Amino acid sequence: MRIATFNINGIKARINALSDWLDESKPDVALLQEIKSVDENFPREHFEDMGYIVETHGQKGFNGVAILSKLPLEDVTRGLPGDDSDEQARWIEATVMGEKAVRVCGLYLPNGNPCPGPKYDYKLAWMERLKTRAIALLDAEEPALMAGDYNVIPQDEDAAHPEVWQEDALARPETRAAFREILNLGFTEAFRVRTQAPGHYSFWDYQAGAWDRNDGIRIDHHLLTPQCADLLKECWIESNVRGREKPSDHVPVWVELDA
DNA sequence: ATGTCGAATAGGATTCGA
Repeated sequence: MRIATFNINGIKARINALSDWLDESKPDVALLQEIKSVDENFPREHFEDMGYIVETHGQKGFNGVAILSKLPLEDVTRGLPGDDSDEQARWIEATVMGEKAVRVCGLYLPNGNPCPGPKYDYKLAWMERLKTRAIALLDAEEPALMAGDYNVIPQDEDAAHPEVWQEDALARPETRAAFREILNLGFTEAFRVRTQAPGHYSFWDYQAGAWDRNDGIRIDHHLLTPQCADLLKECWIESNVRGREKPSDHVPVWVELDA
């Protein structure tokens, strides 16, 4: 089973690039972030015609997550538990029925800038709720994965110019500590256990020629429960996607599971 | 920090979010 997480930065603007990528790279499951669309306007039938089951959790204008899957999905749920007043669409879960069942959670963690401020407070509160959900996933003792745009640069080696990000919501000590707290519950960060070298990124800003200068950051991650980590075969970043026509500012990050 | 992009509103340029 091959699962990719991909922040597409708007389904309307990305429908051609996303379709070409699906045709070429053929994920079994694609976890999408920033669909920037309400559910009714997501081009569901277009992707169903390509052989995918489509589950969305959208909102008007911003955010929004979705799952495209060639394998059957069960028990789809929407929204991160823990705050009924939170109207931002940033979380979707489903159980993928491959050779083995895998619970997948697609997430779009708040950016948090400017920081300090209410947006940063919301980010940290959201990460606290994420931790609670993560504990429940661990307690289930089943293969599960939380993947998406974490908006977290875990360590200095995950940025081309870490000094620029020191005070940014993506890299502040409080952000990194909250991310580590979740990891240290017992999750495996799939890319980092396979590749220790610096210089691997998943996002390059549209501004200032960041892609051409390889001025990137690694903020899209797969966190695996122990039962899922036991199934991990490979993890890689499909960075060449950033150089295509009308690209997203993020690229797909993949795991292959023995499932 | 900012050499950009996407969406909403409004029916073109401006604002927000990233």
